[in-house]
Amino acid sequence: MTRTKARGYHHGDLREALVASGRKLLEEKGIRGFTLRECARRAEVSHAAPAHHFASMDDLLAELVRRGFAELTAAMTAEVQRVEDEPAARLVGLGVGYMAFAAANPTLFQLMFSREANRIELKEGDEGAEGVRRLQAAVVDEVLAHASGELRQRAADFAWASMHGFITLVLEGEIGGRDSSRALKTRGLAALAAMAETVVRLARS
Amino acid sequence: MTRTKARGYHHGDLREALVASGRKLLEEKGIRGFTLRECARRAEVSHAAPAHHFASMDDLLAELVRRGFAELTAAMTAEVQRVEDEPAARLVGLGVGYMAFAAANPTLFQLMFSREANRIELKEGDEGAEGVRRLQAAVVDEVLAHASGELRQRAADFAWASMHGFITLVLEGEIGGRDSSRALKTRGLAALAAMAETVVRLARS
DNA sequence: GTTTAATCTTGACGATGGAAAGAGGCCAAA
DNA sequence: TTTGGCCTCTTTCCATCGTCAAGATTAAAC
Repeated sequence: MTRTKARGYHHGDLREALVASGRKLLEEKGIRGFTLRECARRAEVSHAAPAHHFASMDDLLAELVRRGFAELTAAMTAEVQRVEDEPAARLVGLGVGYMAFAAANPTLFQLMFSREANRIELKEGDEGAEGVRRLQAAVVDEVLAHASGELRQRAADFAWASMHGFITLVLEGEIGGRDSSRALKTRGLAALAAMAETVVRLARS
Repeated sequence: MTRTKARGYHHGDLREALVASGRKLLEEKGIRGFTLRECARRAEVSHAAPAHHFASMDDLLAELVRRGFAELTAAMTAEVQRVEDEPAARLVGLGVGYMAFAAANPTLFQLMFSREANRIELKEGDEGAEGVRRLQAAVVDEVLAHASGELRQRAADFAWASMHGFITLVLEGEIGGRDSSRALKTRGLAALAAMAETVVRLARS
């Protein structure tokens, strides 16, 4: 951000610049419109320069996905920590953080959850969505502390599935049409409330 | 399928051949590995031949998506009609048909629900997921016949979201890991049961 | 049977991802 | 401070891609 021009032969921090321009490009042009050469162009560097920082285009995409998961986990954590109320409300907060990230980074979010269809393989040691899963399981367990492992798994499955499905359908315009704005928030909160109630109900069965 | 070789200058039914090879290719190579030239190659036709049947590669992809939605609707309808039981069971059946199609056509399914991220625009008059929505709303209304419009919408949102989210996470390996086979069916049915129960409970509130 | 229109092929263009080889500059060891 | 090595970046090249234009071939219409 600070450096503007008058750089020498070396860029200085090309790796970060590529990540930044790549992320913007992804949202601008979509998954299939993403181009390594355009990333290089925006970083004001020759088209072959990225090769010294990323083995391939898919390698850069994998890095974007990796950082996306880290951010998503952070967003959920922040939102949960703001809620000191009962566990059910914390479950809703979890979903709010999840949906807020997805709404702010729609294309990246879709890429993060269509790695199979896009043949994007994470690097060894990359946790992927594991952080999300752990955080979610922890909050679900606040409600189902003394339940069986199977029940807790079912509740976690269900909680993740319903919030993931809702925001996905919203991003596609299947829920709420084109205006994914205010009218949507009420429907989203209603869906999260129904999800939380269901988890609570599972705890009582 | 019937014609094997010895075709003349004209193919006979290139449009259908491209749809067929395209669909296979999509599952084989993934969304970003999809190539118009490879489709043509598999149909044993020159690389420029598809242009006479599809204006562009995206046009062919849009056609695959269109047919996917038609098939998905048909699969759901067939599964629902097999269930004559109570509405809640029919709701589960709906989800079974949905998930069965997605499991059998994972890449196409992901493409159908990431059109925004992949910049795939349907043609004018193409209903997209409208058939799915209508069918789903009808079955949900069997449970919520005498409820308010807003409540029925919330229930429909929630039902679709939870079954869509579950199968999506399964296809990505986030639920059930690599073996999306038997152990998964029990978890999938559990999720669908929880969804149906929630809808029924909404009817009583 | 002739004309017309649709279908398919060939060839070309610009853009892409990637590989190879060389130029430029940083930095540590002398 | 000089020098040698290594990392970074550029240039050039290649195969492949989607798309376009022009011509060849055949089916269909008249």
